[in-house]
Amino acid sequence: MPRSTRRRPALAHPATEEIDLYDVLHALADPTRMTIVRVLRTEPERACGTFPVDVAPSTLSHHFKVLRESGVITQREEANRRFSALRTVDLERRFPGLLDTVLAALARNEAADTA
Amino acid sequence: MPRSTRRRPALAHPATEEIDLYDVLHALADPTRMTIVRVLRTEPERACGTFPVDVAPSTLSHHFKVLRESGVITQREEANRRFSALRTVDLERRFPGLLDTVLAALARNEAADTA
DNA sequence: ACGCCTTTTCGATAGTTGTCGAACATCGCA
DNA sequence: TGCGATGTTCGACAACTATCGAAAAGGCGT
Repeated sequence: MPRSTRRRPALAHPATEEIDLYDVLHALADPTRMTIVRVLRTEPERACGTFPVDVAPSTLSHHFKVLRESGVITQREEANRRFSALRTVDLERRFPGLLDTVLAALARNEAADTA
Repeated sequence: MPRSTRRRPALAHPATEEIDLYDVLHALADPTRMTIVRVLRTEPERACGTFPVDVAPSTLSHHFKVLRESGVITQREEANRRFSALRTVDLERRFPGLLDTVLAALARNEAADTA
């Protein structure tokens, strides 16, 4: 019998209808977390430690928790890795167009920074 | 000679190109400020003290400052009143669709709260 | 069984934020 | 000139946040 499969406490994820706008806006109002979201936009999922952010592992863990509890990402455990994925479908159903618009705005924001 | 007209220090407003996405998201990630924005969406401008928010005057002043310095609203002085207006045109030019999308999301958010 | 890798949790800390009350500034008006 | 109305500024304060390092938990490979 495989001893893995559901041992650690289940990860908390809000249901789609429970995703709160203020939580989402707050989650996105941070450069480190926004970087995570931007990367996740281009890939279906990715392990936590592989993101191009320059913070301590414990800090990164904190940001993933904020993103997960706000409903922006899902996290799935596999072995000793934790994979994250954007909840694009859920977010689109809950707040249509929000993610796309914010990411487009992010591109504008960064274009201006380097101009 | 009218003794009014530009006596107090000019109010700080970021230029359109200087509006920062993180500042905007942070400004919108607060229910009191979001209420102000929602009301301002339906009227060209409005005096500070006339908003349906239940906080102390000093707190309200603080929120207006956050909204103004983030580039979400403009403030104009007239006599001893201060009128606020949404920077809809500037915001649309800087981050197309952002304000509309967030306000639509707000409607969804509140609809769910009361459901 | 042991060590390594990945990630979380804990404790601490410095900085930010929302809130208030009191005091101050400005203007219009009597 | 003084009063009242409108807002702001100034402390102060409690709550929250981003950050870190150290320690621990869980899984894999040798």
